[in-house]
Amino acid sequence: MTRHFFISPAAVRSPRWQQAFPDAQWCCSCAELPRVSSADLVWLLLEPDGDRDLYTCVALEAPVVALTRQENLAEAQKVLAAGACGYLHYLATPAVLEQVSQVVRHKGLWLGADLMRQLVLGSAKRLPESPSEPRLQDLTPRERAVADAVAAGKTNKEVARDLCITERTVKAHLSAAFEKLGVRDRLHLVLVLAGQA
Amino acid sequence: MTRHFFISPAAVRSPRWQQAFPDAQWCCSCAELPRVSSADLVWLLLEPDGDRDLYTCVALEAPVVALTRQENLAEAQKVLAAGACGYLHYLATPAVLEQVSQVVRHKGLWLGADLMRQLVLGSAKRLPESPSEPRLQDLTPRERAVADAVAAGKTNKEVARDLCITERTVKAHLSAAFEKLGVRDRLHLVLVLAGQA
DNA sequence: CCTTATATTGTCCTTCAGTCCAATATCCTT
DNA sequence: AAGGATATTGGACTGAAGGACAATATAAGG
Repeated sequence: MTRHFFISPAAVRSPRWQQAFPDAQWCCSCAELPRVSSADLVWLLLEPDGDRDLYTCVALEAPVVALTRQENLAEAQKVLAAGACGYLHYLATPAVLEQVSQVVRHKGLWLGADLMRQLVLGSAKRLPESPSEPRLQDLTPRERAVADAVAAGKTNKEVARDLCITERTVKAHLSAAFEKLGVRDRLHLVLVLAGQA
Repeated sequence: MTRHFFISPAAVRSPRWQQAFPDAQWCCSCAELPRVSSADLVWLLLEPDGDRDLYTCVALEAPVVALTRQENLAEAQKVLAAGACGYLHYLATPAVLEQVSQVVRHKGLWLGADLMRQLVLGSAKRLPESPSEPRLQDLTPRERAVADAVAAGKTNKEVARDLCITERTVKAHLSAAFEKLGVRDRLHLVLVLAGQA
């Protein structure tokens, strides 16, 4: 039986993870992981400064799937080169998570569909070495989660389903995010987030 | 200027390689390679017992694209994990080779479309050549102009002012663009356009 | 000359997005 | 305990977005 381990700050745990794998275990760092085998599966939320965790995880026997806040080609390249077996958005649906699990357990590689599209269309987004975005750190975990989902093209209703909250709450977080990021609507928010990656 | 180096036995040199890159250089082993930089590109034909060459090549500064005689998921996983930037059939068309070159030189990762499909579906099942491949080329000039403006974060009213047409006309072009690109709203259109850039 | 594609604009309608006015509960820090 | 930040939700409201019907004009091509 495959055991699932999720490594992430408690604030960003998607309810979908538990929906997909009710028996999954959580921890805030890969240092807290018990002894894992190749039959297990480690899900690692990628952090801006989480390279240490990434390389520690891929050194374990268990396959590692990287979860990102925003799918990005360069990041995908990094995690795959590091030895991860999967790379997808951290707000993926339980169905997708389950599918990723199947693929990885069968020695497959998984990339998010959007990233696939970028690859097959031969478009590699250039990375202008953006220095730092101070404003993005001002967002609370929930605001950031909503913003990430919106940046993935979700409607407020869909985001509400994803995060298991009402559409009204989504609007509240979004309005706060707009204010903090200094953007006027969701489209400009997408442009800002796209510039980050 | 990017230099292209092909590593393969002389017997299997595809004429397509030379068609794509007339100035490319050939050698039978990566040991014969001159000093390469990150601006160069190394094309390595995978051999049944050529793992040594693979790992030697990826240790160089230049990006490496693996050419296979038969596309295979496990092999793709191996070469990507080894650090290669691309994996495709060695009889790919010159156009594809050129495209791969572009992608890799822009820090991209390349996998063959069929392999992509396998990864997405998590099985070896093959799709019947998706009939409608949304392309920006299908857009008329005006539709493209409206789409570009929208991708810049403009509202319909602003786009109308920019293009000196009524807001109603903007909507007409946008609806047509949505249909052609297979997207449901302006936000997904932005994501598509951002992927093209 | 006629067909087709493109460009343009119209009205009506429904749904979505975003803001304004709130309120309640939890967690953490002082 | 008190205060502050965060998370959550409600109702009402305005404006934008997008589709469902249209129609007209013009240029290119057979």
